[in-house]
Amino acid sequence: MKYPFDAFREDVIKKLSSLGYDNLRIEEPKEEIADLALPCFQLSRTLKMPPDKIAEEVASKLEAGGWIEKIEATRGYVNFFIDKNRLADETIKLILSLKDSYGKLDDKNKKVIVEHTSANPNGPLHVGRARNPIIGDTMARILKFGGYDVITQYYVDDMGRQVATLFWGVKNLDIEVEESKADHRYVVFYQEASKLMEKDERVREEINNIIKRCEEGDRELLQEIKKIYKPVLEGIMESLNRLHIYMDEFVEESRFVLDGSVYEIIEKLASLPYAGEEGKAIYLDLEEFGIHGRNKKFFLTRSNGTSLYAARDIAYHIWKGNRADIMINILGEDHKLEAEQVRIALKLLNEKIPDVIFYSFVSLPEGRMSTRKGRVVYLDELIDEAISRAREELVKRGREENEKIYTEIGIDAIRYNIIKVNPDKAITFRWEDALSMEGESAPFIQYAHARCSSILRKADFHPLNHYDFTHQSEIKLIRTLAKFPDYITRSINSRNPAIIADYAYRVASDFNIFYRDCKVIGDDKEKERLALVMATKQVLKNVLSLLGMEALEEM
RNA sequence: GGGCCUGUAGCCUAGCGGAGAAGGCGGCAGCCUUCGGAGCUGCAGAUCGAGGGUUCGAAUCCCUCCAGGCCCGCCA
Repeated sequence: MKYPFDAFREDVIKKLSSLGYDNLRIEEPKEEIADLALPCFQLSRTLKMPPDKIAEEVASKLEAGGWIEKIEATRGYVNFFIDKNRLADETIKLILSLKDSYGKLDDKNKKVIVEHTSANPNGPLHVGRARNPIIGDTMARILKFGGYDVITQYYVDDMGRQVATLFWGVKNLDIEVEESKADHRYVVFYQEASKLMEKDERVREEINNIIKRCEEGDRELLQEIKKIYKPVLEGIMESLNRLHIYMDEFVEESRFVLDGSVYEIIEKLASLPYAGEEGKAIYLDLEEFGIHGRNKKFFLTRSNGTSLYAARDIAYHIWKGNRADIMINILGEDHKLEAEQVRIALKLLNEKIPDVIFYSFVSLPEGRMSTRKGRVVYLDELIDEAISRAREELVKRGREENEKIYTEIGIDAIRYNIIKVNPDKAITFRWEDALSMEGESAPFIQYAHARCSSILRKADFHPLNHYDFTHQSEIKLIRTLAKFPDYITRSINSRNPAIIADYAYRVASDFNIFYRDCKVIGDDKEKERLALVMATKQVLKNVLSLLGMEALEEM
């Protein structure tokens, strides 16, 4: 699919090429300035001419044409302007004909596995971890839209200390818990068992023994453990489903022990010159790969011969890499070192390397979230609170108390408020931010969509052969609608879903300005404007679906 | 001791080599005889953490320092 701005960019490149200027960096300035621009400062040295002279000369040699309406030289830049009439006409037609597919990019014929969440199934998700599934799910949606074949995966750590502790707790402790949701009920056993383990040597040994048996590949025990963690995992997924997050596949860590692949990989790594042994434990010395200090030793096995988590992670990535062209992992920043170690190991084995989106933590004003210290806000609490807050807002506005609507508004507010911040930025959780429903927020965007729907309900839309727009608020809106595919590309290339959240806001904001300036129903330009409203509604719907949010007809 | 990330107005954020640093919240002043006011307009508010450097050009790149987060276990 070639979109108007793509065609325009090609025309600009072609023009410059006709003068012998190839491979120059063309930039996209602020839209009030121009649509594309060529800065001439670097050419200044080779051509031995002042930049403004170069710009003037280039501009004078080029003629408008094709998608280019006008070429101007300004202060050392050659500015290119797109043919606005054609842009408006073609963009509107394109949106109205492509509908839900508008903005999609060509099929890449590449398979992507997005691994996200992968939380230990020992209790409910708290909001400190909620960033992970929201980033992962949104990125997966964007990649699909961008033409990739995407599968989402949850890597289930079914043989680590946390699950073993949970298992021990459930088997040995007798605790009455009223909670009906399994993740919330079982976490109490986990917490109790953790406490006991700290002060009771025997408990610790029993748990260690469970871990050891798992690592040795005790299928029966693993099955028993699965019976315990499964309901917890289902509880986690139930919470995620509330946020419109679904998972395609669950991959159990134990499979890489059971099928022996971890040990094959360890053997291969152990034969490398970087390998070493301490007792019987095998490690790689990563000094040469830029990892210094006391953590340069990357251990793959324990001295009892069993594999370590990171070794299994390597096996998992090799397995994944055989099933995908691109791997994208969503990980908390605390996993940076481990991810780097795994990356080096994969490289040494000549295997595919994953891209990782790291996110910073969500903490509370009092400090980092901790289930143990009771300093947590669970995702379910946040969701419940958001929904009840959305209901209040509806009541406040004298609207109908429709459960489907306020549930949707509450949920989407959470998703939006989390996704709009770049992943590498730490977030301090504050209820008023997490539940924000005005300004840069989900309801702002949904409201624009509901407004479009409301207008369209009141009038009959008939398509035209040609669309003509003149008001600057119309043009600004259309330009924003036309840039949708560019934002998809940017978001995918930079692996940053926050870019799409920002785009959604811009569309809604530009629509509000258009709405203020341009009367639709009853105006001379009603037919054109109805088409523009229709197109805006479509783009809002498409972008909302990328964010996992619902396009509401009313709210 | 070693390393990664972040620092932009009272608060939250965008921009990450190019053209008066862009939004939101909060504050102040306005906008309902127009299609939904979860909206819109205007005003005030920024030595882009500090100091050096590279460059025709630095919030953006490099170095040093300061502050905050995160990691450095034969845990996961």
